[in-house]
Amino acid sequence: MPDTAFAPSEDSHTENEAGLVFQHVARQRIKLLDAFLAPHGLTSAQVYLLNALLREDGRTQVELARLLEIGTVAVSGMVDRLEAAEWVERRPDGKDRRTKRVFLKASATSKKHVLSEAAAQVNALSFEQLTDAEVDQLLSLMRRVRGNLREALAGEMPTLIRG
Amino acid sequence: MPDTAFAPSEDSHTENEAGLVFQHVARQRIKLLDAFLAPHGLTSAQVYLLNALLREDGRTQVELARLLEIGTVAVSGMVDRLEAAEWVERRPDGKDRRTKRVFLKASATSKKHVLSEAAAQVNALSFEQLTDAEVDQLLSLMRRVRGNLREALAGEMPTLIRG
DNA sequence: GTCATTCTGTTCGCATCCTAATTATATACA
DNA sequence: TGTATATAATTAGGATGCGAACAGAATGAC
Repeated sequence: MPDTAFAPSEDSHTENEAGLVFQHVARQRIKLLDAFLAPHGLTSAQVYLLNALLREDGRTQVELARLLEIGTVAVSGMVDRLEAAEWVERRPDGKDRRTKRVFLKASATSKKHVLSEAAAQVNALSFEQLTDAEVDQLLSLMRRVRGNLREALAGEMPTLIRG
Repeated sequence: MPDTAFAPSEDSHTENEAGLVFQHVARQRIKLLDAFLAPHGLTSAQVYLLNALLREDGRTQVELARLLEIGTVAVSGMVDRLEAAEWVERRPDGKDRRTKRVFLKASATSKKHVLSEAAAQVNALSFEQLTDAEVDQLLSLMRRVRGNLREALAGEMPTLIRG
């Protein structure tokens, strides 16, 4: 028990509330982003994937999974839908016949401005009345928490399996 | 454009990265909590609902939806599964024949300690190497962001529909 | 070269969220 | 009273995530 701040206190509601706020922020950001993107026939999850390709096209599905921190199964399904909607296409890798590389089609590339605009608007709404310093602080702390969770999932999961 | 910190800069990756960190933290917390709860035959989402009932039993499904910030449809499905697994039961409300109140069964009440323990462990892992002051600051900023998003979803959605 | 292992992508089944539409009931108002 | 509106819960269908189990291909030990 290394931390005393979250040992069960008189109010066991505290631990629960802390968890809910992370859920709520993530889900409400998705909801808002989806609302901005719906007129363009896109969803927030699809845009995260497209943005990864806009930074560098022709990634493998494993690379996409690592960048988006989701499993390859989820990537497979999303690329299926994106391919059906003609936003991207799969092409075989010349060297490795297992891997398929995902490339943007012109319809997606032409939407680049729409995508960053929608993300910027969601950020602006999220961070209203927060100073730049507070936003920096929030993102910095969130990155540290993400790092902790990565470690926990890489290191503690085996303990759970073993124990 | 009230905020200059997230106006499209030279690096349009910035807006995207900010969004991803909220997604990742929320999803990894779910994953970790699910790992702790799996031996007990429960999921993280179910535990959020059970915790709401542990604080006050016999809530209506609309009340649960408001507390968890999800739709009544999602509550309906979750209560279906929780009821099938004998964790809770629906009982009619005496005064209003539309509403059904959800009550914990003994099997769930007896797990109270397990639930808060799992939440406390996820928090401890999430906030490792953060000072108490930093955790307070993070949660405070997250609550402000949640408030902003609530307003945005209540106020800006109509604009999207109208526009 | 051969065999065991690892890696990439997929299919399957499930849980959790959503929107839209439906049913049944309650409430407000003319 | 009677009708319009609002509310509680559900069904239907889709998107996004998961783990388990699989096939095909590459890689490493020998």
